[in-house]
Amino acid sequence: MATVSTLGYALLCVLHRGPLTGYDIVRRMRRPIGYYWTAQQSQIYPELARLSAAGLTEHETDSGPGPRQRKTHRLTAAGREALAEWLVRPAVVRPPRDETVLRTYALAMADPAAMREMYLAEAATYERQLADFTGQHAELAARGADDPGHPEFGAYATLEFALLRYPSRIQWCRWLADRLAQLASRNAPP
Amino acid sequence: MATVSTLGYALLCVLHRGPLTGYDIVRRMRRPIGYYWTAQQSQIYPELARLSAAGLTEHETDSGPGPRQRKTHRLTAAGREALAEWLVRPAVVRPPRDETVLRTYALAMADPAAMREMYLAEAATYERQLADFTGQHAELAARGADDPGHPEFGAYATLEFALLRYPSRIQWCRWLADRLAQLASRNAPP
DNA sequence: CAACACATGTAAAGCGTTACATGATTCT
DNA sequence: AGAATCATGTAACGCTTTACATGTGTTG
Repeated sequence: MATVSTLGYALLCVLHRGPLTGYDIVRRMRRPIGYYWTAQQSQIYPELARLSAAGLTEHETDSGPGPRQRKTHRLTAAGREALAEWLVRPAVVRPPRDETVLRTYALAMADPAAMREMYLAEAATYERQLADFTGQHAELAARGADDPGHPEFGAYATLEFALLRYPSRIQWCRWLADRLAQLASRNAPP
Repeated sequence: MATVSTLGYALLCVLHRGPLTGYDIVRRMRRPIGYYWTAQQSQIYPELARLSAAGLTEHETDSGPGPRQRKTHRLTAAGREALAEWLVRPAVVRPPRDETVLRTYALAMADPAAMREMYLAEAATYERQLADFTGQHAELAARGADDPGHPEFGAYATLEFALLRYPSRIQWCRWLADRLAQLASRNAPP
């Protein structure tokens, strides 16, 4: 049996609520899944073919618009089983890659005032995203997705995570901006 | 002028406090830099050659142990300049990849009791790491690195970030474990 | 004398991004 | 008539991981 990549499991996750076309999946990989896993269209189509070959998904074809046939993909029983088994396996921890924190390590080499602006700009960006998350979270809660038995509880729980994570990131950016202001005023007193 | 990859800048960051051999850099890419950026040895040696070709680093060679000569790398003036310029550029936001949050999206397909164990195991792992970070953070603070003017303030600030981020992750894992316990008891009442 | 730390490199394969390619239907 | 949306794929390139390859000096 062919081993399934994490991307493959990501597609099984996207399909867990019901059948979708490849094009639908490309869009669903944005919100909220795109907040913690992304894939380009050019990765998705070949992976769907691999899942199908492994018997984890199947598809109906019908003649949609355009030069090729439209395919509607759905999980097979084997696909649901593989997904259920993967979900409870201990997660493989991947090395995190965070450019901003990397920069912070060498912050002593930067101009304090310019570096301060960088952190403030980032805080503003995260603030805007947080507002978006808050809205989505409230929408799901209004639909009853805050109940663990609700089919959308999973999506709700991922947003709950974002609502915990983003404020601490913003707080950290502002803390650093404060420290850098302190440093700048110390180096160039009035 | 050749463009420098993020890996290249990561190596410039590692070298910002002083000269190191490739082997030293491999080790420094673990703690604390490895918490937000990693690279394998097989990536590091070719990248050092590229940086050297671009004039951003230079090296002295001496005959160390083993079949090849040991090289001690250091930043050039151009390297320091390139690093300083990069540090204040707005960071390229990379798509985050978090397997655990991805799994959470499809949590409805999993066995609640087994899924609960997965979250508790993860919380325990993060708890252990947090204890390690707390120790390193305290050590740096004792050396005065909590002052923005201290040369190790950058390393201190990255640990400060971990100390904000990890508790919220642990809290979220425990919250999910609680919800899943609720669900399991509801589906199988006494 | 065996294991480990020091030290530098190459090769192959997989993963991910950007760009290319095609064409029908629907909306403005 | 032109733009946007629906729809599926391929090609080329770059980044990352895993594995291979070599050999000395130090410590138990």
